Amino acid sequence: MTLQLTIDGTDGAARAGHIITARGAFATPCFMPVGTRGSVRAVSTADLETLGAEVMLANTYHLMLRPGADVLADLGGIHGFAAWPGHVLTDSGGFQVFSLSPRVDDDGVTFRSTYDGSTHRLTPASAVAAQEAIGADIQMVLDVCEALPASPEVLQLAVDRTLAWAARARDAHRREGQSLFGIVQGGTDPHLRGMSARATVAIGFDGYGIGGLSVGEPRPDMLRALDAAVAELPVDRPRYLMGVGDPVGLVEAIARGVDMFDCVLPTRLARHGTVLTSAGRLHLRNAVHARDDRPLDPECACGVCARWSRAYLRHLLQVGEAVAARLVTMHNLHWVLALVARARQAIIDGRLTALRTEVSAVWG
RNA sequence: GGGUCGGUGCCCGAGUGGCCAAAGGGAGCAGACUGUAAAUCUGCCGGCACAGCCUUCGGAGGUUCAAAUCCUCCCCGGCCCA
Repeated sequence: MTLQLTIDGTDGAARAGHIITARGAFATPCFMPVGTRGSVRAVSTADLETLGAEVMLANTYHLMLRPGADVLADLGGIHGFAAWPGHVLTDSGGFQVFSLSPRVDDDGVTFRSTYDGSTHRLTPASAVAAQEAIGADIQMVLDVCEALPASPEVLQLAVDRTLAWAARARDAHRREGQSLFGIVQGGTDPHLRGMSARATVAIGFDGYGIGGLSVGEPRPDMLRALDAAVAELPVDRPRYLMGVGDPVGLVEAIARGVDMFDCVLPTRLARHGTVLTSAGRLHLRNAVHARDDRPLDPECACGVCARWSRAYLRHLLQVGEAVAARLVTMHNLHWVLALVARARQAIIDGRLTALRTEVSAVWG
């Protein structure tokens, strides 16, 4: 195993710890901002460092098309290329199975490039090879992620293919210093989730992703499926709930023993003018903020809140200034990272229940 | 002074007898967004006692069953000629 999980404290099923890789260590639970194409939209890797993010997500599908995995390999991998000293986790392209509806067969996926329409093939082995070339610290197995609701047959097929592909990815994985995570599928069916988790663990990975959730299902269904999956996962391996990043989802999943998260929500909301605050969502474009001299969130310690007013940031947003996206993105990322950091501390202090109550009161 | 083209809802702009409260875009207003085809998408956007009625297409008259659309005069703007 090229990756270790150390536990610093627990509170119920929740755990706070560190993940140690060949690159170094990062604290968990953690939120990983999504830098699909090698950068989190609207902010630089320097900004990300300022924010204290320890892991950046990147996307295999997008990077293999532009600029090409081989380009990254030649230029020092994603770390050298993006001048990013932190960790990088790459998604395999499995989410694009969900979002781009490509042709899927038993051996892999055939995509049309969203950039120029050309045809590209991704298999479990080629996804591993691409992620090795990209230089990810943590790779994800190519999986089949279906939109919910889906029929039992569709979900079963997704689980079966994901498992078969996981085994092939495991065999293809060679490089030292790069970890590989399997992915649990199974929709909202607890039995299927449990079965998928057991079989994935049987193959054996450095950590386990839980995918195919937060794709349209009600939260109780998601949490039930999550419970069923986590119950089958080894305690000494990281658990990564893929694609969840709303405050309630984060805290509830952390309470159930999840260690890692990624989500485009905070950054996308920021670009669209929705601000995360201690009082809930704030629609910065709304006219009521036009003369509001207060910071985005009076309780926030970020550099944006320390300096600029709602009125000013709203104005920049309304007239389409590019910095508006950057500043609001930085605030939202800071806010989510701070929430997860609070959860981590709450676990160590044994006060996670109070935090869950607080978050659900504002966001539930 | 003569000629000519034009003046449309907050702005730009289509429409040139009825299907026009008037296309489309912008702005404005509200909402959505969860391993990023998202600086995107959706809804509202003259007024009201709202399946109807009222006011509106530079102004005033007129033709017509019916006018933003046709006619007359006037006002204003662009261009050309003096």
